[in-house]
Amino acid sequence: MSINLRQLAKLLELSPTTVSRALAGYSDVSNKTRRRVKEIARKHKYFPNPVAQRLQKGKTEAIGIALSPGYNYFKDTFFIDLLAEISFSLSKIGYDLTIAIAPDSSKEIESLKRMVQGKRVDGIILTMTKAKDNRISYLLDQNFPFVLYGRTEDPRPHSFVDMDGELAFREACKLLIELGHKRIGLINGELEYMFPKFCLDGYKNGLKSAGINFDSKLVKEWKQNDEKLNSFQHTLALMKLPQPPTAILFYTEASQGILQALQQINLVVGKDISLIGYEDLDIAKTSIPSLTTICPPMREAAKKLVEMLMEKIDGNPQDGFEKIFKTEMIIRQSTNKVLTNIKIL
Amino acid sequence: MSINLRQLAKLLELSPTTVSRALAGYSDVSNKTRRRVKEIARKHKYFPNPVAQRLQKGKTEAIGIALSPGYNYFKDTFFIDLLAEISFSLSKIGYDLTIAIAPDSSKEIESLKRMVQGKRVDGIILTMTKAKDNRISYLLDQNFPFVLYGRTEDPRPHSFVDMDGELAFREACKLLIELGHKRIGLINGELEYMFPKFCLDGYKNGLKSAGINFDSKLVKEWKQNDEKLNSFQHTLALMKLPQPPTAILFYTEASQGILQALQQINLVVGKDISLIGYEDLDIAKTSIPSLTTICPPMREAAKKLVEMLMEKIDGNPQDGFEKIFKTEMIIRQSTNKVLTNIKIL
DNA sequence: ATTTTTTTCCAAAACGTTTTGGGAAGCAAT
DNA sequence: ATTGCTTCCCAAAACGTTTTGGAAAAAAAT
Repeated sequence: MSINLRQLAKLLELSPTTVSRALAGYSDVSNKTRRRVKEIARKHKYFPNPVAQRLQKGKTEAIGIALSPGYNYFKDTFFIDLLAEISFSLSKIGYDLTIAIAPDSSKEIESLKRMVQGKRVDGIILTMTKAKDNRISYLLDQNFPFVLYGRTEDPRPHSFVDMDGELAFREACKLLIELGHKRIGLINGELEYMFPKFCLDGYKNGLKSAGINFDSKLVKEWKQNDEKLNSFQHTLALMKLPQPPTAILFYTEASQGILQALQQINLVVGKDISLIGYEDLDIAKTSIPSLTTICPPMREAAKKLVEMLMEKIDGNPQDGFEKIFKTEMIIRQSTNKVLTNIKIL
Repeated sequence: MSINLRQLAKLLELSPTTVSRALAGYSDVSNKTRRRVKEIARKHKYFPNPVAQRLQKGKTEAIGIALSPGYNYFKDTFFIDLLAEISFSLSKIGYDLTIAIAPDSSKEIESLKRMVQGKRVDGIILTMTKAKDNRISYLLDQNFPFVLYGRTEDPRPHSFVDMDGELAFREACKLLIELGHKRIGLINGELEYMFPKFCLDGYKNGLKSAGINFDSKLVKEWKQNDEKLNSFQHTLALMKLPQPPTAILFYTEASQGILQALQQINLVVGKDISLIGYEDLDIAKTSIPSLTTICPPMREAAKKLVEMLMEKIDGNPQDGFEKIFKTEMIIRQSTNKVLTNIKIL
């Protein structure tokens, strides 16, 4: 039903070599022949078989992204945006995006092995990185090309892209302090992951540079799959403190619980309490009042991720490259005043 | 660095044929030889190159799922569950899952073509089906194996899996009516898509069998990317009617806007008004009060989807198979009374 | 001891490309 | 008329498997 190179060559009364090279744009085929080849190829809907190309080139022309469904990030829209942009970048260079979702986190390495040992992809993108991350150790041990979205503490050289969480939370703190807040709560992610560590650092540094003492009672750690330690309970706990916070920093995905908790104790967001969320999700825009957020440049990050992975695949696998993106603040109604020098919507 | 079949055969002083067949479990190789082959293969970490296998077998051993990032469903967690289960089912039979995300909906066909004409996958899964869906027409025209998650009006035989939205919304209606509700609002999806049509039918049939007249003022259509027609505005509009509803049916993903609107006009959910959402998202469980939902069996659907696609790929491409799953009601706090015969959490 | 059957193995072809290493023709320079 | 350049083309090998169609050896049957 579908024509192949040999048949096309026979049709053209040329060798497969010439047809292949004509289509690939080599200069050792005359323009006249090339035009003829291209026309007939189009007419007969010839498309080179990617599997054969891959075998010959020794590349799969696919990259993998390994995921665990249990993670909270995975229920997140930010992640979809990342995926969409990666997919788009890859399709432009003829690559496929293969996703491997382990049934649970204990099967993550197995899922990686399938891709690596099975030579199913040329490179891998990893998200939700931990300080000690056995997936990363595995890939480094195997010397397999990969790029992280996020950082890790493994000292061996490797490539990664990340958002500057320290800066983001430091500046969010600074903004709140300039608005007059002195007690600022933080509902953070699990410190096992790398990103919340940086956020905590930024929070602490923000307080310190304003001369405010760090109070561990104002920091909560949000645990996945734990009904006691969700954002709703954390918010209630924070507000029940003898000296409750007048502002809270958090991840936007947790906003529902926070808003419901505040509502339950009759606090008006943007008046009685200020909120800043990390990630500019739709929920932040449509919420009433709308939420001030820290907006990470996901599209740029995704592009860079693909770019770096390609370098890794083609180039020297020893090197490590890194890129840390600055985030942007988007001031909305959940913080009462507006500062200059910041994007306003 | 990594051994291939020929090298392994040389090591074993056997022909590649025998090694291949030993590993594949053919009976024309002695058990003694098979054991020896398997051991050495394991010791030298031999894994057959899937690209070579694919070329020889004439299959890509990958299936594709085509998506557009603009869709609202795509920002949905249900979708991730579906993806995870599909990925898992596929990995068990050695298949990869390739995702192709078109940058916008105008590029959807292009993205499909890349997979179909480029022979990058053996079959395709489509979601978010429309009554008239040019993606489906394209695949049928090309006679390419695919299975829909959702239905369409194209009369040509094809395979699909779907939830019984008519039944789901009819039963939700029935439950509310039994609780004493007479005016029931519906915040539906866009009728361009197939699923909301069935939901509307179910809603109408539910009313009819209780002898309640359909009132079009109680039905709203939720539009993607339209600030005027979001669930918040729709809820306010419904409640401002001369005769407002005492209960609302909706998609759980829209719950935030609905809850905020009700809160703004000081209505207590589960007392002043009852709510039932379609999809049992986390948000329904953690919301205060928790939300009664219609729970579609996503895992089963995903499994069936893969199973049917495999039949389609291997078998007779003329036939169409279909499977419509029944949903389940999960009663929580947003509906005031509890009925027998229904699962209670 | 011969024939038949079963067991165990393998050479060669095939899947559809791209790359390598020329070769023939045409033209210009000697 | 020979030599040297270009220009244009191609045969053969290679990528790493699986399948096909035997063939040799061993075992069983005659």
